[in-house]
Amino acid sequence: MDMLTLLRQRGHRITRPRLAVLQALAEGPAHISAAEVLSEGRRTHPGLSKASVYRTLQLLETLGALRGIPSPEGRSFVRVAPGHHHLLCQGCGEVRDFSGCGLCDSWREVADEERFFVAGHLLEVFGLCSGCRSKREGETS
Amino acid sequence: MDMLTLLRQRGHRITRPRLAVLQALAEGPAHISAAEVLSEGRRTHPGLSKASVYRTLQLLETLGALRGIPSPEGRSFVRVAPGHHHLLCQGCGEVRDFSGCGLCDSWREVADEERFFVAGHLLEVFGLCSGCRSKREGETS
DNA sequence: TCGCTTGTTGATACTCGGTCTCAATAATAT
DNA sequence: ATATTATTGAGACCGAGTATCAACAAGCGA
Repeated sequence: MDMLTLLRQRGHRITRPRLAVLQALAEGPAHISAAEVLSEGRRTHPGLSKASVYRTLQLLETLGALRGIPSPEGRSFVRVAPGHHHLLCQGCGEVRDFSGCGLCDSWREVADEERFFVAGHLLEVFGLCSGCRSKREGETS
Repeated sequence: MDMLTLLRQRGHRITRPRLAVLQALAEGPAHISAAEVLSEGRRTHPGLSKASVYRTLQLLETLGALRGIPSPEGRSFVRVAPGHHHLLCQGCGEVRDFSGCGLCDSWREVADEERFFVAGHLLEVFGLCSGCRSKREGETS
C-alpha cells in the first residue's frame, strides 16, 4: 500500500516533514540511511529536523512499510516488498538486492504454529562479494 | 567449526580475554548482547575490558562464526548455524528462534549468479507475536 | 472560514553503544 | 630464555538515536 495512504488510514496527520521523508524515500536509493533521508528531505523542506526524520522512519517501520537493516553507519532502511532480499558482503559492506526467493511459504507454517502475525520477511545471505572474494584468495578458511 | 579452533587456525592468538568471551558465548543465551558478554565474561576474567569484547565479537563475526542482528539496545549476536532463523516481534522486541526452514537451496543459485561466496544466511520473519497480537485487537490495519 | 483541539515539530541537551589511542602486557616462534 | 609483535585495558572520544518541551499547524466541527 501507498505509504501516504497508510499514514492517513491509520489516523496520522499528513505534514510537510512527513511528506519530505516520503519523497526522499521514493526518490532516494533502495537502501537509505536516516542521515541520507534527512539531507535528501531538506531539499523539499529545508527546515526538516533530525528528530522528525527518526520519528517518521520509526513510525513507518511500526506500520510495516519500512524495515531497518544493520549497516556500518547505524541502520539503513528498505521498503518492505514481497520477495525482496539481500546479499550482504562482510568484506566491503556492500548490500546487493535479489528478488524472487521462491521460499516465501515454508516458513509461514512455522509462524502459524507460533501464532505469530507475519508482517513481512527478509532473507539475509552474508559472505563475500566477488571483489572481496578475490582479494582474499590464498587465505585459509 | 569450534570457535577456538577457528581462531587458532587463522593465526589469531588464544588469550584470556578471548577465552572469556568464548565461554560467555557458550554458556550465555542464544541471543546475547555485547554488554551481556562483557558482564558474563568478567566472571571468568574479571579484568576483561569493553574494548576487548567488541574486538573479539567483531573478529568472530568477520570469521563467520557469529552474526550480529539488530535489537533495541544495539546489536545482539547469534552463533551462525545452518537453518537457524528468527521471528522478530515488532511489538515487544521478542526474538524467537525456529529451525528447519527447508529453503536453504533456492537462494543459493542467486548467490552463485552474483559470484558471491556464501558464509551463511539468516531469515528474519517480522510481525507480531501472539501476545502483542491480541493487545492490538481492534486496530485498523 | 474561523477557531479549537491535540498530534506534530524543531532545537537542543542528552544517552549510551561502539571506536580510537597508546603505553603496557603477554602469546608465540626461535 | 629472549625477541617479536599481536593484543590488551583504561579512558577519552564519536556519533547515531532519544527525550524534552514550548511553539506550531493539520484536521475537524461549527
